[in-house]
Amino acid sequence: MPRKSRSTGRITLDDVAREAGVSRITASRALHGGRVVGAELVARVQQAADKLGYVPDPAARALASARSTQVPVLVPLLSNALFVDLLEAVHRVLFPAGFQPMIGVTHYDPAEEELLLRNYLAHRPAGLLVTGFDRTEAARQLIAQSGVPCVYLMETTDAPGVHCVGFSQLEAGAAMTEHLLSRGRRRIAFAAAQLDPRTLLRAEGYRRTLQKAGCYDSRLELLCPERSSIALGARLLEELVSTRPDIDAVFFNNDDLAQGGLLAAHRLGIKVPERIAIAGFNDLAGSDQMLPPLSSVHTPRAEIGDQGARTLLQLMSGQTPAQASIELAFQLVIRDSS
Amino acid sequence: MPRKSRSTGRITLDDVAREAGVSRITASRALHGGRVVGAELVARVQQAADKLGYVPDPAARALASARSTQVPVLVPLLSNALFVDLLEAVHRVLFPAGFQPMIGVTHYDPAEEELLLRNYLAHRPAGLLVTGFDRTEAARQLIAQSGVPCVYLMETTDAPGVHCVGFSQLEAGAAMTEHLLSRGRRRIAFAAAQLDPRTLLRAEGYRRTLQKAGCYDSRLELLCPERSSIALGARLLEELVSTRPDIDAVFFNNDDLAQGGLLAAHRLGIKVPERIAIAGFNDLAGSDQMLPPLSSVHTPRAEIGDQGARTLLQLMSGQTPAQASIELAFQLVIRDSS
DNA sequence: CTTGATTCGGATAGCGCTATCCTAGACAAG
DNA sequence: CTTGTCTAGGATAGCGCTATCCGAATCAAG
Repeated sequence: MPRKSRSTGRITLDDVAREAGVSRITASRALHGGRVVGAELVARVQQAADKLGYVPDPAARALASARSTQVPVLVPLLSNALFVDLLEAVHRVLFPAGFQPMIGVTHYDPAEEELLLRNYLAHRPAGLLVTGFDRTEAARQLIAQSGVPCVYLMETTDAPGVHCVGFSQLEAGAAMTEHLLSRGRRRIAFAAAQLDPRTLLRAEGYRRTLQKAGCYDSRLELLCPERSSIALGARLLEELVSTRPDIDAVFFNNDDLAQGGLLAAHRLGIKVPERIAIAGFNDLAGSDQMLPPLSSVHTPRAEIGDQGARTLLQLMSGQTPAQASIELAFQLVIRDSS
Repeated sequence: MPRKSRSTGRITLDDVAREAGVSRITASRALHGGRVVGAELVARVQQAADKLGYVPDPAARALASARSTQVPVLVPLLSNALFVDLLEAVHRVLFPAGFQPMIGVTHYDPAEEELLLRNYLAHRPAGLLVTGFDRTEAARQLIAQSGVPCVYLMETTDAPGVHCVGFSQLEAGAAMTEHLLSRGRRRIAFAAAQLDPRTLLRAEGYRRTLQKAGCYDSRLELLCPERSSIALGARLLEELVSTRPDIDAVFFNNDDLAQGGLLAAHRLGIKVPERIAIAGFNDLAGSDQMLPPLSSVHTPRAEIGDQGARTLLQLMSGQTPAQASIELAFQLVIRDSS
């Protein structure tokens, strides 16, 4: 039975039900389709809802059904365009499907991620998208115990029951290193910031490739825990040319570093690529405009966001995706800097 | 009376109350302080909550109190570092105060903003942060009728009852133009993309300043509705030097455009600042690393986020902020490109 | 015509909290 | 001692939905 209207101003499902001449629960089912309702009734309820301008209350739905439509998406940073592209793609899939992506920024800090997770999971989210596998044990357990469907982005694993979409960071690092070798470079430096697990995988790809070619020199590896930036890239290049004057290439771990390195080379009068080849990673905006245009690795972040969100949609609707782990292709973009 | 535990696995306020030996409502008040509770009881409830690992259910709170702890923050883009800085500052204020900022991206589209607003307002948010004043009439009414405290960011107005934090876009545009005049430039072009209201205000500042100096030439104004980017800046500079070869300065509306313009000037062999002075806007990352380092206007986006969030905190707690409209200072950052 | 399966609408009972009203006790003023 | 005014706890009643169980109606199979 519809209960007495308490006139809080808000239009409730009871109002719609009364208008359509059905019970509240039938109106609920007609609008959100939990169960089959006769076509004529559906139309009548729909019409009543439109007429009254009914907007369902997400809090009430979450409370009654123990599940909201929110989907936390945890990324390390917004200042790397990489993750902005990822988020845009996620939004384009989830929002039209009726879910609210909630952006959470972890600043590459597992403790901060755990705190965010604790907060977001209290909201009974419908699903969860997180970056990579590097997190606290407590965070891992929070995810597992919550029972919320979760898709891991950027990296892949074969661990059973883990749904992930990413690309091989190691192979991407190796591919660019091989390219530099193929251009005749032998003293290839590697400059990285941030030192998150994905950066370290790329470093490992670089290392193995040079070891195989017999060119590896650990003194050419510059791993710097600071935040990645154009200014840092400039500093790293200056440091490299002053301490290791015989290098003939620098592979920067992210395009902002590489852009800074390129600008520093200009300032120092170092010819690129004649004396030093420069390569970046991620193929960010502006790299094609540099002087000379910057060689880089184009990473499939938009596809990762897209496929990750689609996989999550399947999980949230109770389906089992065809594959648990989706590995996408990166692309070497060779321009004039190498 | 505490009701019978239904063992859904979740630890509820009833469990805490039972553990502490008080009623549910007293536990609620002890934890969230709606009313005064004896110090000893507060401690006992706190302890019980900690022991059981109690996490309040935001959906239930929202339903019962008709107000959640979510605060939608609507920004046009994430690909402009400006808004990322703003969001970081907002987060740093709101999150520790117990509120969840929810990032919404409007893509400079009033219709999209209205849709997001409709969605977010259904969640009974505690407050609202939006960018600028340019929105649909329906969106305006949604905000007004919701009764949710709202602070407007980036621009200011004297309209009564409107709380806003920003800086004078018009004066900022004028200040940089005056700087270029003071350097002896007379054929100063203005190149802008996106053409949102704030861009147009800056254009107006440029226009008025040149008119006052008797140097205004409408053919030097290049307003382009496309999205701002380094590549577009390069194109705009090329277009300017080919169609208006007598220009001696270009004022770009955003630093990404200016960076692109600077790179294009390099490619074309145009000396900066000797033949053409170049200036940007917003002082984004990397501008200080350009060749030559780029003159720009440093905009107080972090302060805007900070003060905007603080103002909202006051409004949400029922206080009236000292001033409805807060105008912050921008800063001319003159480097070698002008 | 019975039986069982299937369909589709409704009544009931909460989800986990807080708003609101109520009451018992303490204490100052009359 | 009465009265009024506080104070700090509790009981009650929902917030607006959906899960769950029920029952009437329909229909194919025996």
